[in-house]
Amino acid sequence: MTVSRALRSNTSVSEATREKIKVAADRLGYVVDVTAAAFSSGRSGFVAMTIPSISNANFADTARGLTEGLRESGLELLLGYTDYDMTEEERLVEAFLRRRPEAIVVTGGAHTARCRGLLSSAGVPVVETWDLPTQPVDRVVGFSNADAGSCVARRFFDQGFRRIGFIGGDEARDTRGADRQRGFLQTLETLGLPSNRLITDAAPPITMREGAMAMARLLDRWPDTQAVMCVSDLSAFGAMNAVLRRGLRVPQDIAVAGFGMYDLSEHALPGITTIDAQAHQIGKETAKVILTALDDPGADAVSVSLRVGLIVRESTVSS
Amino acid sequence: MTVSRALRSNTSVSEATREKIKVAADRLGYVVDVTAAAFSSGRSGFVAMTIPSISNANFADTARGLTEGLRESGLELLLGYTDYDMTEEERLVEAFLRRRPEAIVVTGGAHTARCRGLLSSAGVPVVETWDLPTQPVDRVVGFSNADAGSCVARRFFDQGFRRIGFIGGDEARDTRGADRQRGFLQTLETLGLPSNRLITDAAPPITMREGAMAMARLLDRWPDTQAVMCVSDLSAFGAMNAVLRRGLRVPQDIAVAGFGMYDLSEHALPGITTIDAQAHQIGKETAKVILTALDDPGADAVSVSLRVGLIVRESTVSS
DNA sequence: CCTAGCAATGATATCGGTAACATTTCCACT
DNA sequence: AGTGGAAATGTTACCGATATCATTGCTAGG
Repeated sequence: MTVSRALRSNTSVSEATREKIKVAADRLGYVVDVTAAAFSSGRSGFVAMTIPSISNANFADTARGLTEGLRESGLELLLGYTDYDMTEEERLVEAFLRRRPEAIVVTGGAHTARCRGLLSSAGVPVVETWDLPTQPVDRVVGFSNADAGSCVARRFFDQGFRRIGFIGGDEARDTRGADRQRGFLQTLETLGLPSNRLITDAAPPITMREGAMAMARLLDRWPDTQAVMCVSDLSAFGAMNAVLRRGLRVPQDIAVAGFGMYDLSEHALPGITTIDAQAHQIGKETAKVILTALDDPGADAVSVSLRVGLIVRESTVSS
Repeated sequence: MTVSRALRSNTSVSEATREKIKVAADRLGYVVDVTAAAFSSGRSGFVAMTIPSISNANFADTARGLTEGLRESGLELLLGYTDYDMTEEERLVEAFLRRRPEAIVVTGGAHTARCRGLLSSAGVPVVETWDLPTQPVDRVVGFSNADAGSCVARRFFDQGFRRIGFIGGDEARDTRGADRQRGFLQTLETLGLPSNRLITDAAPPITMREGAMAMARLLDRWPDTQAVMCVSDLSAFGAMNAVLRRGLRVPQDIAVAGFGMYDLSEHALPGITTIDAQAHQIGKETAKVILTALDDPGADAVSVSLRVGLIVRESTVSS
């Protein structure tokens, strides 16, 4: 028992004894079996997180922020990716719960009914991120995707654009992208503009290829389009290059905006106007929310709502 | 005991009983406690993997391939990020080993002495990836980074370039990048060309920003450079755009090549010549190697050596 | 009808820690 | 020296599955 206490530190063991134990452990090559410790204490020592895609820099940033935020408390992050598929998310959540995570983090507020049930009866803090669900399961750390779309639409309007389009993906799968689209289109309507220039039928993830193809179709159908928002920077990059390959100029002939503040949009030529969703900050805040919840299980569930920022670059403003 | 058997399937339980048990489990909301199962059986059910960076699409692809390859056998992947730091890798490996993984996958063949020790005495299959270490710890699934560099150098030479540079990072941290550089420079020397046009002092990861800054310095110092290989596609993209921003043309004034076959390099304008390192395939093969090793612990350690492919695009060939 | 032999099911010990409580040691202060 | 009280250490039961061996059920073939 003293050994157990000594190696977990901070409990009452005299320094002399602790030192002796550590030396002996080193000599014997003894390492604590976390499996047994987890079983015995009922604390697994990790947090589970599902994200839509492993190769999406935005979610990667959030995961990094979360890892960093959890590090000092000794919690590790177990990552799973859903491929933008709610059924897969359900499968993952179930697999995670078997491992008795200390907390579980999911992306967005849309889940299968069964998955909602699993989450709400999990008995551990649940954090939904990257969104502000109207009916959250438990905790939330996110931002309004609708605001993000709205923000770009207003900016386009203020710059004098009137024939405006949107490139996105299948609404059923990427609900956050769909929210951005909704906010964007509603704002166009509020401003008295038509909101029918949409290319949104591909399955997420909407990457460079889909962006390029969608822009080609959009230009074929509505050649007089002045400005287009894309659901992500990746698709914006693909779309922008599709414009450039046609010999058109960005932004003089068509302005393009994205979402997510990828490195790419900063370094592209021209630089791409985008929305900073504070991906890394979401991870950091999620870590705080989890640690607070674990610290005081009785506390009320808090929600953190972050504000998105518009980053204006050359792709929408001719210098 | 029958319940335990029934829920793990494939052991001898009558179908009728199994069905009854499953129904009862569903009704009661019973889910197996993997923590207890892991403790009891000594099998944790996951494979641990360290990669240098979470937001690197190459390693993400490998992780995805590995996840997919392990899925059907019920093994999950626990990922950790070393941030290109061997000390951090050592810390991670130690933390992973406490959790008794079924196998452990690391990136590259360079580790701290203590980390090598931990790995070789871990008692589980170890796979080093993305490299072909001369003294592997155990199994290897990789390719020759030197060949990748060499391949691009030869191509540059064949196209008639003679004043050739390389943009990379600190050799101590990204040893795979350093291998590519070595292969590249050695080939230049073999071909009788100078190999001194290097900008390689930034700390990994070498991304777009570092690529752009390095290219600016390279052009200042050696304005007559004809072709440059960058240690990754990201840096190649940054470097290429730095060239374009100066009003120079790619490839007519300067040819640029990268590494990694990112989506980016396909969709960039011009498209970027790159090396296909088969990141996803590495993951798939690693899964096979692990499953084989677990299946027959007595079998000899095998190594899988993949061949890299050169993808030629507009950034090195004027059409 | 009996029994060999296998399939299906059951009983028990066990994995290696930790929680909870019990006991001992140590020190300050009267 | 005696004593209260906290710090340090010790004892025991237990977490929930699985390994192993024991038992029961079932079927085929003589």
